[in-house]
Amino acid sequence: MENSREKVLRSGPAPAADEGPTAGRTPARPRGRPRSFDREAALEKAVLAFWERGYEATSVADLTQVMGIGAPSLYAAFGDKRSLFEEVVGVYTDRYGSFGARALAEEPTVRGAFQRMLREAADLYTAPGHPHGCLVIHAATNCTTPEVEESLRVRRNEDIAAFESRVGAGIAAGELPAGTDARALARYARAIIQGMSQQARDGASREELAALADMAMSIWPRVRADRVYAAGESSGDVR
Amino acid sequence: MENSREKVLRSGPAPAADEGPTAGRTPARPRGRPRSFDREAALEKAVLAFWERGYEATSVADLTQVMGIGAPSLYAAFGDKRSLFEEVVGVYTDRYGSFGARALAEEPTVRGAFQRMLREAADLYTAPGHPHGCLVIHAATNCTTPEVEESLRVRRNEDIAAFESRVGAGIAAGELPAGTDARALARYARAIIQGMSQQARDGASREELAALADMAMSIWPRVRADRVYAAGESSGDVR
DNA sequence: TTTTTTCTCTAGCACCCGCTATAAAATCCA
DNA sequence: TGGATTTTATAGCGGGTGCTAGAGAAAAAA
Repeated sequence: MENSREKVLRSGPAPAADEGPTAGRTPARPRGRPRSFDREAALEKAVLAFWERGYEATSVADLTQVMGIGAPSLYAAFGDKRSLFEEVVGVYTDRYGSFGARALAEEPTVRGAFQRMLREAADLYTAPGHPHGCLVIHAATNCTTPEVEESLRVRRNEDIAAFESRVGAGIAAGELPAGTDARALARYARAIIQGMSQQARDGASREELAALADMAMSIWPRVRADRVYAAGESSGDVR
Repeated sequence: MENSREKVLRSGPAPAADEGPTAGRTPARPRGRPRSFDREAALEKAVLAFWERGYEATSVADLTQVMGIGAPSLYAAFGDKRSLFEEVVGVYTDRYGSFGARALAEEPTVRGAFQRMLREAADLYTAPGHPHGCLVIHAATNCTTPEVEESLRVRRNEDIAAFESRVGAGIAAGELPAGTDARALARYARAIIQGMSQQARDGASREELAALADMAMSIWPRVRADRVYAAGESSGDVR
């Protein structure tokens, strides 16, 4: 009687399946009454709601309202509130929260990677059309469900580890002095992002966050390689 | 019937009054049955509870348990949950959260002030005996009561303004270059503190936060005056 | 002692929470 | 058409929320 809702929770809208397990001619439309709402559109609404108010403060009644569906439909399509939130975190990460990983992977220099990351954070955290700040940083604070709070905490600490790994690669590549404290530099960059997210929630503008980011980057050691890839940036307002 | 609980909520424990308004010999002990608990001790317990779990996630049942009193006693002594929280924020600020203002007021140089502030933040945010991180930063996030969330937001933005004011004074005193962006530098320092608080909540150690703080201070411009007052500090791990 | 004042305890209010039983509606297959 | 299957809307469950009425208990005042 506990996990009687294991129905695979198929993801696409009903008439859009590609091919069924049986080799019939019909495009394998599901058997019963089709779903009357767009699952992905409803999920996107849930992303915005959780992003805005966090996990606990967003009630199921709030969710059914913004998603435009009834509670039984929500539970049939997404499981309980917690698994909906986990799916929301995945969608958020894919659609909004991956700018950091992309910068780390795509930029050829450590400095360029973090410079781009901070500037894109200033853009995303103050962009119109969605809540300000970062869902991963804020949506599960002060949470009475410890597992939910812990899941985002794990993600945040994984981010710091990824920062440290990239800094270490930069040291190995000779972009940073051999004595550089990769751990501290990773925590430093992460602190800047966390502070930017908080200040975005508190009303800071894109320009204010961009100035903050530039100032934070002025700590970064400059070596020859930076001149090649990052020639056009300003060096901050101090000094 | 709305505000029938305007009883002045006297603060001291019952038998400790100093002198009454009437010039009688007796030490002006209050009339009825004396309170059976120490109001300040109970308030300190409430500080720790709100600090740990935040405003919403701390229920009145939680409060009555850790404070060791019944709900009617709590409401008689502190008003409703929201006014108790406001009093808690005041106690927190006085007892724990004033290290920043003290550093700004007492240190002779801007650089010394922020250096001390960040180092003391690393200590406080990871100290044993109380929750990690900063109550003002975390206790009212994702709050369904907008006034509570707003009250701490105002405090945070006032802190940024105080930072900016101190930086401006440093510029005027010639400690910082005339072209320094005081607003951005204030937001930068505040972001470091917010990031340190978040990472303390996520499990960072005092040493990790101290290394983060030292790295953050390596951005700070050095001028002649710094040598006088802050001669013994390390200059960070990078470069 | 008696009265007055105040606090404490028990119990419970109205409301909101996450979640679901039930039955009607909408589709497919035979 | 007639099941079979799945989703939908209505309604409501048990439990937790902030908060309080009412009665009794402990002190000072008369």
